[in-house]
Amino acid sequence: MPELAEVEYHRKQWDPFIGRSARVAQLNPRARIFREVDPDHLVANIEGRRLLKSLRHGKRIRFDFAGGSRLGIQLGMTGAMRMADLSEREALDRHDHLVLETEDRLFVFRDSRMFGLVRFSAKGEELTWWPEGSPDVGDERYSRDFMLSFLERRGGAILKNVLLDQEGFPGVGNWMADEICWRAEILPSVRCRELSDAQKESLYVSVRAVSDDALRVIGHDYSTPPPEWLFTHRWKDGGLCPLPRCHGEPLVRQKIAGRTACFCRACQTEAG
DNA sequence: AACCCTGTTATCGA
DNA sequence: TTCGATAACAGGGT
Repeated sequence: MPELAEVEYHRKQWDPFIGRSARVAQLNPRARIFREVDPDHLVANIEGRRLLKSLRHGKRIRFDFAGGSRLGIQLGMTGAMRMADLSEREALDRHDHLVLETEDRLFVFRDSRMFGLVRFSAKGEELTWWPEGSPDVGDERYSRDFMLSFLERRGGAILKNVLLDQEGFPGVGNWMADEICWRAEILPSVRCRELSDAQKESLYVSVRAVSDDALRVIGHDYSTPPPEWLFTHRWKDGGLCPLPRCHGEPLVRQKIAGRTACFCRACQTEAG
Protein backbone atom coordinates (compact mmCIF):
# COMPACT_ATOMS: atom_id res chain seq x y z
CA MET A 1 0.00 0.00 0.00
CA PRO A 2 2.71 2.47 0.73
CA GLU A 3 4.02 5.53 -1.03
CA LEU A 4 5.55 8.69 0.43
CA ALA A 5 3.11 9.47 3.25
CA GLU A 6 2.20 5.90 4.10
CA VAL A 7 5.88 5.04 4.35
CA GLU A 8 6.35 8.01 6.66
CA TYR A 9 3.56 6.72 8.86
CA HIS A 10 5.12 3.26 9.02
CA ARG A 11 8.54 4.71 9.82
CA LYS A 12 7.12 6.44 12.86
CA GLN A 13 5.65 3.23 14.22
CA TRP A 14 9.12 2.31 15.43
CA ASP A 15 9.74 5.68 17.14
CA PRO A 16 9.26 4.20 20.66
CA PHE A 17 12.22 1.95 19.80
CA ILE A 18 14.56 4.96 19.67
CA GLY A 19 17.03 5.04 22.53
CA ARG A 20 16.68 1.32 23.23
CA SER A 21 18.42 -1.81 22.16
CA ALA A 22 16.89 -5.09 21.07
CA ARG A 23 17.51 -8.69 20.30
CA VAL A 24 16.21 -10.33 17.16
CA ALA A 25 13.17 -12.33 18.24
CA GLN A 26 12.20 -13.67 14.83
CA LEU A 27 13.90 -13.69 11.45
CA ASN A 28 13.25 -16.07 8.62
CA PRO A 29 16.47 -16.00 6.58
CA ARG A 30 14.81 -17.68 3.62
CA ALA A 31 12.22 -14.95 3.25
CA ARG A 32 12.68 -13.14 -0.05
CA ILE A 33 12.96 -9.74 1.64
CA PHE A 34 16.44 -10.76 2.82
CA ARG A 35 17.64 -11.50 -0.70
CA GLU A 36 20.20 -8.67 -0.65
CA VAL A 37 21.63 -9.12 2.84
CA ASP A 38 23.43 -11.67 4.95
CA PRO A 39 20.98 -12.17 7.86
CA ASP A 40 23.71 -13.40 10.22
CA HIS A 41 25.76 -10.31 9.55
CA LEU A 42 22.72 -8.13 10.14
CA VAL A 43 21.83 -9.81 13.44
CA ALA A 44 25.40 -9.70 14.71
CA ASN A 45 25.61 -5.96 14.09
CA ILE A 46 22.21 -4.93 15.42
CA GLU A 47 21.61 -6.93 18.57
CA GLY A 48 22.38 -4.98 21.72
CA ARG A 49 22.91 -1.70 19.86
CA ARG A 50 20.73 1.27 20.67
CA LEU A 51 18.56 2.64 17.90
CA LEU A 52 19.61 6.26 17.42
CA LYS A 53 17.20 7.58 14.81
CA SER A 54 15.22 6.78 11.69
CA LEU A 55 15.09 8.55 8.35
CA ARG A 56 12.98 8.34 5.24
CA HIS A 57 13.81 9.17 1.64
CA GLY A 58 10.98 8.68 -0.83
CA LYS A 59 9.70 5.19 -0.13
CA ARG A 60 12.84 4.04 1.70
CA ILE A 61 13.33 3.92 5.46
CA ARG A 62 16.62 3.78 7.29
CA PHE A 63 17.34 2.95 10.92
CA ASP A 64 20.66 4.07 12.37
CA PHE A 65 22.04 2.11 15.31
CA ALA A 66 24.84 2.88 17.72
CA GLY A 67 28.12 1.56 16.42
CA GLY A 68 27.40 2.63 12.85
CA SER A 69 24.96 -0.08 11.75
CA ARG A 70 22.31 1.03 9.28
CA LEU A 71 19.22 -1.02 8.53
CA GLY A 72 17.23 -0.28 5.37
CA ILE A 73 13.58 -1.17 4.90
CA GLN A 74 11.58 -0.90 1.71
CA LEU A 75 7.90 -1.78 2.10
CA GLY A 76 7.13 -2.88 -1.44
CA MET A 77 3.42 -3.45 -2.04
CA THR A 78 2.37 -4.95 1.28
CA GLY A 79 5.08 -4.13 3.80
CA ALA A 80 4.09 -2.72 7.20
CA MET A 81 5.87 -1.65 10.37
CA ARG A 82 4.23 -1.95 13.76
CA MET A 83 4.84 -2.02 17.48
CA ALA A 84 3.35 -4.77 19.63
CA ASP A 85 3.25 -5.91 23.23
CA LEU A 86 5.57 -8.67 24.33
CA SER A 87 2.51 -10.80 24.93
CA GLU A 88 1.97 -10.98 21.19
CA ARG A 89 5.18 -12.89 20.70
CA GLU A 90 3.31 -16.16 20.55
CA ALA A 91 0.79 -14.76 18.11
CA LEU A 92 3.14 -13.54 15.42
CA ASP A 93 2.01 -13.89 11.85
CA ARG A 94 3.87 -16.10 9.39
CA HIS A 95 4.56 -12.94 7.39
CA ASP A 96 6.25 -11.19 10.33
CA HIS A 97 9.68 -11.75 8.80
CA LEU A 98 11.70 -9.48 11.06
CA VAL A 99 10.83 -9.00 14.73
CA LEU A 100 13.03 -7.03 17.14
CA GLU A 101 12.39 -7.28 20.86
CA THR A 102 13.30 -4.60 23.39
CA GLU A 103 12.78 -5.09 27.12
CA ASP A 104 9.10 -4.17 26.87
CA ARG A 105 8.03 -4.16 23.21
CA LEU A 106 8.13 -5.96 19.91
CA PHE A 107 8.94 -4.09 16.72
CA VAL A 108 7.70 -5.92 13.67
CA PHE A 109 8.25 -5.70 9.93
CA ARG A 110 5.58 -7.67 8.12
CA ASP A 111 5.33 -8.18 4.37
CA SER A 112 3.00 -10.79 2.95
CA ARG A 113 3.91 -10.48 -0.72
CA MET A 114 7.58 -9.92 -0.02
CA PHE A 115 8.12 -7.35 -2.74
CA GLY A 116 9.74 -5.38 0.07
CA LEU A 117 13.42 -5.41 0.82
CA VAL A 118 15.74 -5.36 3.81
CA ARG A 119 19.17 -3.82 3.38
CA PHE A 120 22.05 -3.43 5.75
CA SER A 121 25.39 -1.71 6.06
CA ALA A 122 27.64 -2.10 9.07
CA LYS A 123 30.06 0.61 10.12
CA GLY A 124 32.51 1.30 7.31
CA GLU A 125 30.39 -0.48 4.69
CA GLU A 126 29.23 1.73 1.89
CA LEU A 127 25.64 2.98 1.92
CA THR A 128 24.97 2.15 -1.70
CA TRP A 129 21.23 1.85 -1.12
CA TRP A 130 20.64 5.29 0.38
CA PRO A 131 20.19 8.33 -1.92
CA GLU A 132 22.29 11.18 -0.56
CA GLY A 133 21.93 14.77 -1.61
CA SER A 134 18.85 14.48 -3.79
CA PRO A 135 15.75 15.63 -1.93
CA ASP A 136 12.57 13.57 -2.26
CA VAL A 137 9.27 15.13 -3.32
CA GLY A 138 8.24 15.71 0.29
CA ASP A 139 11.28 17.90 0.91
CA GLU A 140 11.01 21.65 0.35
CA ARG A 141 14.46 21.47 -1.23
CA TYR A 142 13.00 19.38 -4.08
CA SER A 143 13.52 21.95 -6.80
CA ARG A 144 11.93 23.13 -10.02
CA ASP A 145 15.22 22.81 -11.83
CA PHE A 146 15.65 19.21 -10.78
CA MET A 147 12.13 18.34 -11.93
CA LEU A 148 12.44 20.26 -15.20
CA SER A 149 15.71 18.64 -16.19
CA PHE A 150 14.30 15.22 -15.42
CA LEU A 151 11.22 15.93 -17.57
CA GLU A 152 13.54 17.04 -20.35
CA ARG A 153 15.64 13.92 -20.09
CA ARG A 154 12.50 11.78 -20.30
CA GLY A 155 10.86 14.00 -22.92
CA GLY A 156 9.64 11.15 -25.09
CA ALA A 157 8.00 9.26 -22.24
CA ILE A 158 4.46 9.38 -20.93
CA LEU A 159 4.01 11.70 -17.94
CA LYS A 160 2.43 9.05 -15.74
CA ASN A 161 5.39 6.79 -16.29
CA VAL A 162 7.88 9.54 -15.50
CA LEU A 163 6.07 10.53 -12.30
CA LEU A 164 6.41 6.95 -11.09
CA ASP A 165 10.17 6.93 -11.70
CA GLN A 166 11.81 7.07 -8.25
CA GLU A 167 14.91 8.65 -9.70
CA GLY A 168 13.05 11.81 -10.68
CA PHE A 169 10.11 11.79 -8.27
CA PRO A 170 11.26 9.88 -5.18
CA GLY A 171 8.23 8.92 -3.14
CA VAL A 172 5.53 9.22 -5.80
CA GLY A 173 3.37 6.14 -6.33
CA ASN A 174 0.25 5.35 -8.30
CA TRP A 175 -2.33 7.34 -6.37
CA MET A 176 -0.03 10.34 -5.90
CA ALA A 177 0.77 10.42 -9.61
CA ASP A 178 -2.94 10.56 -10.43
CA GLU A 179 -3.60 13.16 -7.75
CA ILE A 180 -0.74 15.32 -9.05
CA CYS A 181 -1.96 15.18 -12.66
CA TRP A 182 -5.50 15.92 -11.56
CA ARG A 183 -4.53 18.96 -9.50
CA ALA A 184 -2.30 20.19 -12.32
CA GLU A 185 -5.18 19.66 -14.79
CA ILE A 186 -3.00 17.60 -17.11
CA LEU A 187 -3.87 14.22 -18.61
CA PRO A 188 -1.49 11.53 -17.36
CA SER A 189 -1.10 10.20 -20.90
CA VAL A 190 0.73 13.23 -22.33
CA ARG A 191 4.35 13.04 -23.45
CA CYS A 192 6.59 15.16 -21.27
CA ARG A 193 7.95 17.18 -24.16
CA GLU A 194 4.43 18.30 -25.07
CA LEU A 195 4.00 20.13 -21.77
CA SER A 196 3.87 23.94 -21.91
CA ASP A 197 5.91 26.03 -19.48
CA ALA A 198 2.72 26.89 -17.62
CA GLN A 199 1.82 23.19 -17.33
CA LYS A 200 5.27 22.34 -16.04
CA GLU A 201 4.99 25.05 -13.42
CA SER A 202 1.56 23.74 -12.44
CA LEU A 203 2.98 20.24 -12.28
CA TYR A 204 5.75 21.34 -9.92
CA VAL A 205 3.34 23.17 -7.64
CA SER A 206 1.08 20.10 -7.59
CA VAL A 207 3.92 17.69 -6.82
CA ARG A 208 4.87 19.74 -3.79
CA ALA A 209 1.29 20.39 -2.68
CA VAL A 210 0.19 16.75 -2.95
CA SER A 211 3.33 15.62 -1.11
CA ASP A 212 2.86 18.12 1.71
CA ASP A 213 -0.85 17.40 2.02
CA ALA A 214 -0.27 13.66 2.04
CA LEU A 215 2.42 13.90 4.72
CA ARG A 216 0.25 16.16 6.84
CA VAL A 217 -2.87 13.99 6.64
CA ILE A 218 -1.84 10.38 5.96
CA GLY A 219 1.72 10.60 7.22
CA HIS A 220 0.55 12.07 10.52
CA ASP A 221 -1.94 9.46 11.68
CA TYR A 222 -3.20 7.65 8.60
CA SER A 223 -6.29 9.84 8.42
CA THR A 224 -8.60 9.39 5.47
CA PRO A 225 -8.04 12.28 3.07
CA PRO A 226 -10.89 14.80 2.71
CA PRO A 227 -13.40 14.50 -0.16
CA GLU A 228 -11.71 17.44 -1.91
CA TRP A 229 -8.96 15.06 -3.01
CA LEU A 230 -9.23 12.75 -6.00
CA PHE A 231 -8.00 10.02 -3.62
CA THR A 232 -11.40 9.54 -2.01
CA HIS A 233 -13.15 8.95 -5.33
CA ARG A 234 -10.65 7.16 -7.53
CA TRP A 235 -11.51 3.56 -6.77
CA LYS A 236 -15.25 3.93 -6.40
CA ASP A 237 -17.26 2.58 -9.28
CA GLY A 238 -19.13 5.55 -10.63
CA GLY A 239 -16.81 7.94 -8.82
CA LEU A 240 -17.32 11.57 -9.73
CA CYS A 241 -14.78 14.39 -10.01
CA PRO A 242 -15.02 16.46 -6.83
CA LEU A 243 -14.04 19.72 -8.51
CA PRO A 244 -16.99 22.14 -8.72
CA ARG A 245 -15.94 23.41 -12.15
CA CYS A 246 -16.95 20.29 -14.06
CA HIS A 247 -20.10 19.64 -12.01
CA GLY A 248 -19.19 16.08 -11.11
CA GLU A 249 -17.95 14.54 -14.33
CA PRO A 250 -17.62 10.74 -14.06
CA LEU A 251 -13.99 9.79 -13.45
CA VAL A 252 -12.29 7.62 -16.03
CA ARG A 253 -10.12 4.62 -15.19
CA GLN A 254 -7.70 3.49 -17.83
CA LYS A 255 -4.44 1.61 -18.08
CA ILE A 256 -1.64 4.04 -18.84
CA ALA A 257 1.95 2.90 -18.92
CA GLY A 258 0.97 -0.41 -17.37
CA ARG A 259 -0.81 1.02 -14.35
CA THR A 260 -4.41 1.94 -13.77
CA ALA A 261 -4.78 5.70 -13.99
CA CYS A 262 -7.81 7.68 -12.87
CA PHE A 263 -8.58 11.11 -14.27
CA CYS A 264 -11.28 13.62 -15.22
CA ARG A 265 -11.75 14.18 -18.95
CA ALA A 266 -13.34 17.56 -18.35
CA CYS A 267 -10.78 19.03 -15.95
CA GLN A 268 -7.58 17.55 -17.33
CA THR A 269 -6.28 18.47 -20.76
CA GLU A 270 -3.70 17.47 -23.29
CA ALA A 271 -2.06 20.67 -24.44
CA GLY A 272 -1.38 23.88 -22.58
C1' DA B 1 -12.94 -18.35 -10.18
C1' DA B 2 -11.19 -14.64 -12.44
C1' DC B 3 -9.22 -10.53 -11.83
C1' DC B 4 -7.50 -6.77 -9.24
C1' DC B 5 -3.53 -4.47 -6.55
C1' DT B 6 -0.66 2.61 -3.36
C1' DG B 7 6.01 -1.62 -6.20
C1' DT B 8 10.20 -2.83 -8.67
C1' DT B 9 13.20 -5.20 -11.95
C1' DA B 10 14.58 -7.92 -16.05
C1' DT B 11 13.91 -8.78 -20.79
C1' DC B 12 12.47 -8.20 -25.44
C1' DG B 13 11.61 -5.65 -29.48
C1' DA B 14 10.49 -1.36 -31.86
C1' DT C 1 19.60 4.96 -26.32
C1' DT C 2 15.02 5.32 -25.10
C1' DC C 3 10.64 3.66 -24.44
C1' DG C 4 6.61 0.55 -23.71
C1' DA C 5 4.75 -3.84 -23.08
C1' DT C 6 5.08 -7.89 -20.55
C1' DA C 7 6.26 -11.08 -17.10
C1' DA C 8 7.81 -12.12 -12.73
C1' DC C 9 7.91 -11.87 -7.83
C1' DA C 10 3.77 -14.06 -3.96
C1' DG C 11 -0.12 -13.36 -1.52
C1' DG C 12 -4.71 -11.50 -0.32
C1' DG C 13 -8.99 -9.06 -1.33
C1' DT C 14 -13.24 -8.80 -4.18
